Amino acid sequence: MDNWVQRLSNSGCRITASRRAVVGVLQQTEVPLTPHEILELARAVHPRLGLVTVYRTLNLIAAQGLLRRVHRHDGCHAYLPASQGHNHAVICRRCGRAVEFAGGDDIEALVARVEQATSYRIDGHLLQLSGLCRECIRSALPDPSHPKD
Amino acid sequence: MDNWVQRLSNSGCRITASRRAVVGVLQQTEVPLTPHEILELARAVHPRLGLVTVYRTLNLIAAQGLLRRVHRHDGCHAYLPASQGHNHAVICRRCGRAVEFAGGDDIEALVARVEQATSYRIDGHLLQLSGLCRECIRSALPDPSHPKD
DNA sequence: TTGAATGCAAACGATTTGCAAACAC
DNA sequence: GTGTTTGCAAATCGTTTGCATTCAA
Repeated sequence: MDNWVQRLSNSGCRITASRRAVVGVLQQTEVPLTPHEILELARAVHPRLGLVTVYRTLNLIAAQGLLRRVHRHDGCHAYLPASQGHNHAVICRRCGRAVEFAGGDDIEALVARVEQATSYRIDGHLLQLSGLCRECIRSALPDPSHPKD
Repeated sequence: MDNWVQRLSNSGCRITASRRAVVGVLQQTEVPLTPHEILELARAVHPRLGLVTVYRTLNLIAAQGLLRRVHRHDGCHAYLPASQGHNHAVICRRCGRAVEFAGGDDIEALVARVEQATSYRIDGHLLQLSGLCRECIRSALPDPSHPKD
């Protein structure tokens, strides 16, 4: 539950109300949040919080490898809790909900093909998928089993 | 040669010295360029050029589908000529040289796997590879045929 | 000639830095 | 108590907008 706070503490950080508030918001979200959004949400629990502290806390958490930064459609940077071993995110274009997925053989196949085709040696990639999550597919589509809806 | 200029002209744009300068720089580059870099290079041929016009011309060119925007390691946005049908870029981490490659079956396999695993319907992706180009691999490595170098 | 394009200055949004006050340890 | 952290104000960076001037057609 508080293992993010634990890790911060173990790495020599002081545990302040501001940090608890930011960490609390980020641990729980399913939707990537911008620093401003994190500020608003975290102020519900710690009203004195400032935007600068959000940025600084984001850096701390990121240094622990707990954070994933994603590019939103509106061009903003937003942040998600990074689950260990899952390296990429799919983001719902409608509700924003994000899920992570692991790299697999298909990515290796892609890299091998591109290395072959370009003579580059590839050692990194930026990959992010987008689409509709199951709930948004449901609510966007008329129900096919009731054609007279 | 001047087919970018042609296309701009055909789509109703006036062909000015500023636009020629920006288009000229972009048509030729192998390395993704930031707006500032484009400005500096284009000023060699048209010194009165302003940064604002670079941005506006980038938008014009992008509207013709001639431009690819990439994310550089330093976080900057940079631009490349987009070759038709090639949808993604590999960028050399050392010299910056970029090459495009086409999507293939491996990307479709990846999308299919992630749709299966997450129940999302996927309809878009952000993909960019990085590594070393052939020349940079050569110059970074000691030559293995002369072990006494 | 005339509307489109330019480029400067200024506005803007995201992020970082300087610094005195507040706080965890 | 002491050194870390905070939060404000201000600086910075990339990008966009207002507007009078310049220019392609």
